[in-house]
Amino acid sequence: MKKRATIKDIAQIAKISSTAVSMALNHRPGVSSRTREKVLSIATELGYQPNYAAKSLISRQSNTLALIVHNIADPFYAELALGVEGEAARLGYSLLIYNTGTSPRIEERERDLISNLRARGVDGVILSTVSLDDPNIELLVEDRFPFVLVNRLSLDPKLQTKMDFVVLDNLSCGYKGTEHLYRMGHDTIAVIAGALNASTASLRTRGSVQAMKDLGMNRDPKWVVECHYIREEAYRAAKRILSAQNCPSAFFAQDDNMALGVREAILEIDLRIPQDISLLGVDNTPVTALTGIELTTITQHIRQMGITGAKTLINKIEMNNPHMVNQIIMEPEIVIRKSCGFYPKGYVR
Amino acid sequence: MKKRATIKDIAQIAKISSTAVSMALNHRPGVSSRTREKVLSIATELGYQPNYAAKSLISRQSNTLALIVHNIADPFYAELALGVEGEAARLGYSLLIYNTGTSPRIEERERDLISNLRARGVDGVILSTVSLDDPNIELLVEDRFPFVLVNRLSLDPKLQTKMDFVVLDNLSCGYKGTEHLYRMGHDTIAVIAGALNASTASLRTRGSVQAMKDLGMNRDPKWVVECHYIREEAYRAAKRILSAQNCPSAFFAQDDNMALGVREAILEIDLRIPQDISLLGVDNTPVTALTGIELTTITQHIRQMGITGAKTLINKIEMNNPHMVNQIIMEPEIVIRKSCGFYPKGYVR
DNA sequence: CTGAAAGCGCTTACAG
DNA sequence: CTGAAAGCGCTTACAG
Repeated sequence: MKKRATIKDIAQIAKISSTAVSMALNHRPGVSSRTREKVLSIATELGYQPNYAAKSLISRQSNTLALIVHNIADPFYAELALGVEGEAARLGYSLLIYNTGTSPRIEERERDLISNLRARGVDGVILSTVSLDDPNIELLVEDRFPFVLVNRLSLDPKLQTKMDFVVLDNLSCGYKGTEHLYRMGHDTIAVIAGALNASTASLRTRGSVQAMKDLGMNRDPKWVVECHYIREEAYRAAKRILSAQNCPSAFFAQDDNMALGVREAILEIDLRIPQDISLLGVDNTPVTALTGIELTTITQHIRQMGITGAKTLINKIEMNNPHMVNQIIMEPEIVIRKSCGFYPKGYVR
Repeated sequence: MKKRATIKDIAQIAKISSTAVSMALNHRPGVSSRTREKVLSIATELGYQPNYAAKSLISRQSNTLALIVHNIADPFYAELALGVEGEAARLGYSLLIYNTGTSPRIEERERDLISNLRARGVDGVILSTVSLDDPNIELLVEDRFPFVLVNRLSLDPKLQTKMDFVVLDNLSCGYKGTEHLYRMGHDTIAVIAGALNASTASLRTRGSVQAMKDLGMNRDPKWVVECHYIREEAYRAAKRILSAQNCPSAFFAQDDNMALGVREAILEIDLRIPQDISLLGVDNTPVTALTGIELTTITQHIRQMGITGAKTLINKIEMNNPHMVNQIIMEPEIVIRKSCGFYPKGYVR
């Protein structure tokens, strides 16, 4: 690779000190406009680019952020990453992506990734995969390493006031979804839950249960099954449920991906959606809008979550004020399509 | 943020020189096992992490790669990124993601991103969005900056022997797809082309035209329309085509995303797939497998392309042999589902 | 306005 | 085996 010009090269050509060159390049006052111009013209001629490592070494910052996701190929995380990257770029930061994958020891994997990215001198990290009692968070707050939780949060009581986060109101999400199904005429519904060690699934489930109680719906623990946000698991769970006695008339899947698994199970035994079985998802991923899918779902403004997360993190990094915490909770909205019945004029009850 | 221990701190505690500490930490020979152990134990006690910027400054490498995509939320690019990130991580590299977006001045945007990432001291870049005569590539080869083209390539003749790439055999993709449609009984087909300034679309189109010629199919320039890989454009083009006289009986969309746009147009006027109109896509994105979609499509092993791209790039970086070029061409395969008719026992003709 | 010196945290010849 | 010195490319007080 061609080797790059340094400040010294410029100094030599301009016959001045490298101090002067540095100051000119950084538009500091205290340089005559004559030398400044000379420096600048030599710099562009040489295609001078400051050495990033050297600058980082001095400034103690890298202007790079990291984002940890389960799987960047998952539409939810991809959309999140798009938001984060865009906002980061706008504010002068680059974005490193890390996938935890679906290893069983996810927390260890996460720990290794965090330690890797910290070793790399990243300025801050956005975590979207933490578990309810994630041990890695405590370390970050102890060390005052800038981070923000997006999507999932920790419920560790002693950390409550020390984490920045931007999440959906998942309790409300579970409640509203269940209520919607109730008003469409369903009295017993199956909840296809995500990973219950994630705040998203845990809270959505709690919201559902609360709504069932409030509305006097039938409740039976066997109709809520943990499927870890994995489509295949949701498919199998749905098959099982559909073949049971008195099976529920509606499924509330805690994300669209699992809803698609449930959908396959329903269609496979020639049941119709929504005439025979209703189906509700969460996320409003693009696929749900397709003709023939038309899944009713609960919106998260995923990209906006990414943007807000990035903004919050950068703010935290640059303010360097450890005593200020941003906790942002976004409101879920139902997008009514056809999978729960379609009554444009209102609800059934 | 808590400040981190340095080599000096360790030296002070161990009462030895920082040279010795450095050598011990790096497992260099020429250090007594006694001091080595002392150093190592102090290091772990202090949670010592070497300063990355300082190391980079000396080693002149950052162990980070960059990937430029149009939009990380597009399933194709997301899958590609997954492959790249995984392989990069396996080989000790981190991955920076850059989105060009869909700005009209894409080449300028790309140029800015490249210059940004080079300034950041990235070790190499994977480009997946280059145009046929992309001016940015020449700069990279001139400067011997490590890069590999994935998905799209340049057709600039004087660069042909100087670029590493991993791409689909797009000519064959266009040819095979068209041939498949012909054998399913179609004599005139519409080609919903991607951006014709991309090698993918250009070559697929050329392949299609060649097949039409070879097979004696009807040809009419008005049935090939450039839709820039944008679903909405494909939708509009399909609407227009479907309302024309003697409209083709099949659509060959050059990616699944556009195929989905065509699908909406077809279904909207109550035509059936494949009974009335056949539809063929490219990419085999997950959505195409869903019941009710079941799109016949041409597979790219996208993740594998990402993996191979990363491997090739890292190889190039570490071998530092500018005279060796890797050009990898992957074979397309048709995945037969239901959108072109479904004849498990063979073709119509 | 300009430059010599020190330093960021590390590594690498080079003496001892 | 161990350490003092120089240096990676830059910036930041500090003198002049």
